[in-house]
Amino acid sequence: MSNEAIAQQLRELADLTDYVGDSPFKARAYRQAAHTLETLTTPIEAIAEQGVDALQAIPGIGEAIAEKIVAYLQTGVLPKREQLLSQVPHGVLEVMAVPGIGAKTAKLLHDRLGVRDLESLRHALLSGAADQLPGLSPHKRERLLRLLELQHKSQRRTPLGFALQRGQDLLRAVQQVQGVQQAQLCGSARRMQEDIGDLDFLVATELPEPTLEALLKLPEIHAVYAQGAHRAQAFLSDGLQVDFRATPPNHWGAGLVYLTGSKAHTIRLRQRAQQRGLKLNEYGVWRGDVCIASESEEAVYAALGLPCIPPPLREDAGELEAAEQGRLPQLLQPQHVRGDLQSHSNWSDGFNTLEEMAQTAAALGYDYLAITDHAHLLGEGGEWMTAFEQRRREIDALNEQYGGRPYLLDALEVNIRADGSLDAPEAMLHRAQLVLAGVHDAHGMPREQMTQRLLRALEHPAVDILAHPTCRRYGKRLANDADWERIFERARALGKAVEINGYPTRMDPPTPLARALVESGAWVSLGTDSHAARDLPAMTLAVGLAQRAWATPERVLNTLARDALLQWLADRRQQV
DNA sequence: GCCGTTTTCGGCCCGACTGTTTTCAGTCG
Repeated sequence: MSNEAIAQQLRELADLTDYVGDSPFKARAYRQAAHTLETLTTPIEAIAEQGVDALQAIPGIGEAIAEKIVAYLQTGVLPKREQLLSQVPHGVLEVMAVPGIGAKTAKLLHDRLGVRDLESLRHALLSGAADQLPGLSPHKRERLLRLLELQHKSQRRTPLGFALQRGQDLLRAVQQVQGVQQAQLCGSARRMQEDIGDLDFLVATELPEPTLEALLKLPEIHAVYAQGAHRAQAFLSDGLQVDFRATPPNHWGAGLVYLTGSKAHTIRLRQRAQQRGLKLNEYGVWRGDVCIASESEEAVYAALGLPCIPPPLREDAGELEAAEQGRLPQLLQPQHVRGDLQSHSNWSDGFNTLEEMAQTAAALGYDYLAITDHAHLLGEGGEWMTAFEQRRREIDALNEQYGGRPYLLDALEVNIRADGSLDAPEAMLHRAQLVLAGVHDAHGMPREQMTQRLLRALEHPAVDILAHPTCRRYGKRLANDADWERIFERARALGKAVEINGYPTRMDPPTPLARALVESGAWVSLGTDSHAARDLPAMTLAVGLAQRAWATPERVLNTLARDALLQWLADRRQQV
C-alpha cells in the first residue's frame, strides 16, 4: 500500500513548502491530496496503471500532483521533496511538529539560532538564547520545554480503546463540574478513529469563563497549555492532550458539528454553506446576521440541505456526496450484534475460565460467544485432541447449564504457517464448529508471497473466517502487505468471512482497508480477540471500525441469530 | 496547486488564543 507512504511524503512536502515560504495554497493542495490518498480504498498503483487521466480524475489531484505520484511510483521518492530537503535541514520537520511551532517560527529559530532538530531546539530553549526572538516569551519557552518533555514521554497518538476509556472517565468528572449543563466527548474519539491525538470535550454552559477555570482545576489536569474565554487546552499526566470548548446551550448542535470534525469534513460543510449564500461556524448556520440553525446537529445539516451524517463517516471520504444523493448507509449499530466471534479462555492463553467468559457474555446480552482458543496451545504435542475433546465436554456442559444463554461455540483459532498450511490436525479442524485462521509469525513477507499464503489458508475447507488480516499492532508491528482486493474477492466467492478485529492494540484492518472489505461484499466477522472476560466490551471498538468502513448489518455475521449462524456454518461446510 | 450552474483567473473555512500587535501575524483545530 503506497497510498499512506505517498501521503506522508506529500505532507512533508507541504511542511517544507510552508517553511521555504512558497504559496500556502500550494501547501494546502498537497495536504488535501494526502488526505484523499489516505481515504482511498484502492491502491494508487492500480489507478496509476490506468493512466495519468485516471489519477487526475481523483478530486484534489491535478496535473502537477499526478506527475509527482507517477514519479514516486517509479523512483520511490517525490523529486520536489528531495529538492527542498537539499536546501533545508531534515530536522526542521520534527521541529515544526512541536505544537506551537509552525513554519515561520521554525525558520526563525533556524536562521537566528541554528536550530535544526529537536535536540538543538531544546538547547536553544534551555540556554535562554531563544528568549531574544520575537514571539518567544519566557512563558512560551517554559511551555515549549514542558511540551518537549511530555512528547518525549508519550506516544504521539493513542489507540482508540485506551483513549475512549480515559475520555469516558474524564467525561464523568467534567459533567460534575459547577456550571456544566451538558458535556460530550467529540473529536476523533467520537468518530471512532483507530487512534487519537487528543480528547475534545464540548461543554454547554451559560458561564464559560468560570466553568473553564473550574475544569482546569480537575485533579486529572497536569498542565495548562492555553486558556481563554471559550476554549482551553491542557495535558494529562501521561501527555495526552485535552481540549475544552465552551458553548452557549442553544448553540449545542453547531458546537458538536464543529468539535467532532473531521477538519476536512467541516471545511466541505463550510464551502457548501458558502455556495448557498450562508456561513457555517461553531455557533450555527448564518444568513447574514441571522442564525438559522444551531440547536441540534440535525438542524445544522438540514439547513445545508443534508441528512445528519453519522460521526464515524465524517471524513470527507464520499459521505457528503452520499448524503446529497440519499445514499447514506444504514450503519451497523451495537444493538445489532448478537455475539462475539473471537475470544480465548484459559484452555489456551486466555486469563479466564469458560464459565467466567460465558457469564460476562451473558451480562453483555449476547446470544453466543465463540471460544476460539489457539489450536496449537490446546495441550502439548500428541495431547491436542485429548485437550480439545475435554474442552468440548466442558463447553457442552456449560451450554446445558446456561440453557444456551449465551451459547458457547466450540471454535478454534489456527495459525497460518508461512506456506499457507494450517498448524492443527485435520481431525480437529473438521470437528470444530467454527475455525478462524490467522497469521501469527513470519510477518513482513513480500506482497505476493503473503497473498498466496492467505489465499491458500482461505481455500482450506475447514476455515470459516480470516482473522486480523493485516496483523498490525500499535507501536509494535506494521500491517502486512498483500493483494487485499484479491483476498477479499476470494473470500466473497467462497462465502467466507474476514474479521474486523476490535482488540484495542490491533483494530485490524485499518479503516480504508476495512472499507474495501465491506465494498467487496464478503461476509464480515466482528471479534474482540478477548484474552480475558474484561476485554469483551471492546466490541464497541469493532463496531466503530465497521461503521467507519460503512458496514450495514446485512453482511455482518454477528448480526445473525444463533440458529442462523449455525445454519451459515453448516451450509458452507456442505458446499465443500 | 486545484478548481469552476458565480469563475479557465482569482479565489481558496472560520474563529480562538498567544504574543507585544496599538489592528495584526502565527498557530491551531
